[in-house]
Amino acid sequence: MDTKSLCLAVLSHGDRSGYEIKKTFEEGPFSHIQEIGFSSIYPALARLLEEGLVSVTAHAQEGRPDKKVYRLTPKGRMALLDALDEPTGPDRLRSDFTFRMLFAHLLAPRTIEALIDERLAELHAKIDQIESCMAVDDPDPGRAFVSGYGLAVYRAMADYLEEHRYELVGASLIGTAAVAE
Amino acid sequence: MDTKSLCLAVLSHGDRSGYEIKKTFEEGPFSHIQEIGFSSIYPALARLLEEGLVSVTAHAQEGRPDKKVYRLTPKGRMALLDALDEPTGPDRLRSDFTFRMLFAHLLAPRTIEALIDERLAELHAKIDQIESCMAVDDPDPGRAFVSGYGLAVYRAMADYLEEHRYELVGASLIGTAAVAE
DNA sequence: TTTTTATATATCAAAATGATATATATTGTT
DNA sequence: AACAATATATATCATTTTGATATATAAAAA
Repeated sequence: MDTKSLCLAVLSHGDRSGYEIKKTFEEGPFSHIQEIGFSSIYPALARLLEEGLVSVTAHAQEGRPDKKVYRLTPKGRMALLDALDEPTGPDRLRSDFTFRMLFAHLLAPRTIEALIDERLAELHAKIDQIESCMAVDDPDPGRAFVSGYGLAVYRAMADYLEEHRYELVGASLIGTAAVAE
Repeated sequence: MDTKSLCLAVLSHGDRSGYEIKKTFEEGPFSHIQEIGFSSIYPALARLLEEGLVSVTAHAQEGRPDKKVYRLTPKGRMALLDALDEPTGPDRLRSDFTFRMLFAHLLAPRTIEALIDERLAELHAKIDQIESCMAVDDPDPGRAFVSGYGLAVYRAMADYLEEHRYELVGASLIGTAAVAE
């Protein structure tokens, strides 16, 4: 599941510019697959173009660079199908937050509190976003399934943090008290 | 939270070789931060050594390359503290599985079934691993918190898959039937 | 007996990331 | 009204990360 396949996937839902591909990855069910930045997208689109998997049309704009709208070619459609058939790798997480929680004993209780609040705000934002997008969007079974999956996961995370935050901060306070003695 | 910081973090729990660092990332609470491979670890250790954040001792072995055991230096300990103080980035997921579920309408029902079974097996393996490691390990509050967090997340994922899998496969079957007509 | 898994490090090409550059319209804030 | 911030739009570059591959043996499993 490289950036090229990810771009093909988004493009299968309709023609888009690189900028719009990024937006698609920030909203809706695509956000539960992976995040991608411009520095991944633009080189990927260039390679897709070279390989004939997408075509491009430039739309002139005032004050901005031309908007280059990409479209899947039949060959690109096949490539997406091929990508779907490849062996599925395991889910991979990368969590700055968990890293810090693991070293909670090295952080001030207030820092831990702030970190948890920050993460909770992130999670609630994601939950709200999915809820509003589930109400509006068409009921494609794949999308509904993935949105529901995301919702279940984010809720479980938020619930855990809300239920267990005081255990961690409490332990940290006890540790501080012991050191102070 | 680059590979260097991750290595410093593991090394703060005791001296280890590159090989052992990888094992630590496969077992226990470190596995909920991020996965890392040898091709990330070895270059990171080389750079840490250059920067004087770790020291190394070679242990001769028969039939294998020398085991190079790394140890945090005081400077390395400070670097870990600094890494902990840096701004916390958002959690990032990369899910081959979700990618495929989003395109369930392009997959055969049996393929979807197999994909879900596979993912469920992965999740149950992770759940079992955490449960056994929570029973054995020392009750460091950070570790306990992170293990509990991982457990909550993996259980939510497994529960969702078990509860909603038939909706997805069912929808896929209906789609197939409609095409067949 | 054979195959797989575990131990152990290393390199290389390819891909992904974060930072930065450029430029303007629109929206929000004081 | 002035100013700041956000949204639109693409691109490049150095650094970092990844996946594939090489090497070699002991131990465990089939």
